[in-house]
Amino acid sequence: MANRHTQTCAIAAALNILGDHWTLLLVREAFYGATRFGEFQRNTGIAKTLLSDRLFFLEKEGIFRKEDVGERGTRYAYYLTEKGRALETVMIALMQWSNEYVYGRGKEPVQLLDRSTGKPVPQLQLRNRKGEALGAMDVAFRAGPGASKATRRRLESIE
Amino acid sequence: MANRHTQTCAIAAALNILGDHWTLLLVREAFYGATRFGEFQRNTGIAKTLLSDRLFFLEKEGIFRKEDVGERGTRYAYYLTEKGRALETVMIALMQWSNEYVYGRGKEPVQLLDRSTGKPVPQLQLRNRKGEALGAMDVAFRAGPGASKATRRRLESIE
DNA sequence: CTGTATCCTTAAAGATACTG
DNA sequence: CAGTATCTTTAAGGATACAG
Repeated sequence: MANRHTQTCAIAAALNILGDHWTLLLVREAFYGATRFGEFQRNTGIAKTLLSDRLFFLEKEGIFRKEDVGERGTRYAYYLTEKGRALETVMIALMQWSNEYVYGRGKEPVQLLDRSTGKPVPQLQLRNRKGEALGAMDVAFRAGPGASKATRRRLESIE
Repeated sequence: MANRHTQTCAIAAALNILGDHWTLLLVREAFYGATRFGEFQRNTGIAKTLLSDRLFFLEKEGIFRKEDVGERGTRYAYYLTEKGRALETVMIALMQWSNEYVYGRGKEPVQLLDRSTGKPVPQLQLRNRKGEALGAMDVAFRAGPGASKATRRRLESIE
């Protein structure tokens, strides 16, 4: 990234944390079970300097938690925090979109299965409180308590 | 991005399309209703050269569709395609994560409301075929038909 | 194994000016 | 309004060597 986004916007804020070349791949690895520096490096191909940077940053952001596993503090493990695990919906949404629209049916690199039944996990679906599916046009975006003037103006101009 | 990712991976493939500084902000604008070059520019602050590049690329990728709206092909509108609209779950997942973990309750810049009832949209939730909620550890990642040898090996080593 | 310190190269971001 | 052409700057990515 050249600069950070300065807009008061949930997407922009998320991009400031997750929106670089490698971060989501590191999060993916963590979901796959990686915990060690070397695992992250081998499984993604990221340079060591970058990996060091990213892990430090992501720990600072509260997405990873670093834990000693060696005798003299020479071995470490990185675990997702609750904030990190909460990225599951983001990960799954990206995987499902990519499987369906980039690779296409029958060419998915990774399938998502319900561990207890072995059956595919259905597409993520936005639902209302009654459990009814919501379509793209059923969702309204309204300025929240933390909205800036610009955001408020932007959202009120929608329709 | 310096390079494209070369791994056979749904996340990596998605990042090759969406993973730059601006793209998801442009998609956000489209969901908010923007269709014109100038709207995208003003509402995001992106440079015109970049915007031109991105719109061209995203049209090539089948996420936006460009349509003439002027008399002599001098005015255009950009609409999300089905592939683009399918990014809704990605967008919503990012917004909900950011609202909850970056801004925090009561400080959300944007609220998501069910248009027909005006009530907040519940968190996206992964469910199995019976509609039961799935937790982070209930999902298994298995190599699919399009998996590379490396992916297959990686996934089989998980547990 | 888990990093840090340097250095170098590339390309992404963006300002400015111009066009139909 | 909707771009394109150029040029400059900056920073991100990554190779290499070294260290506890």
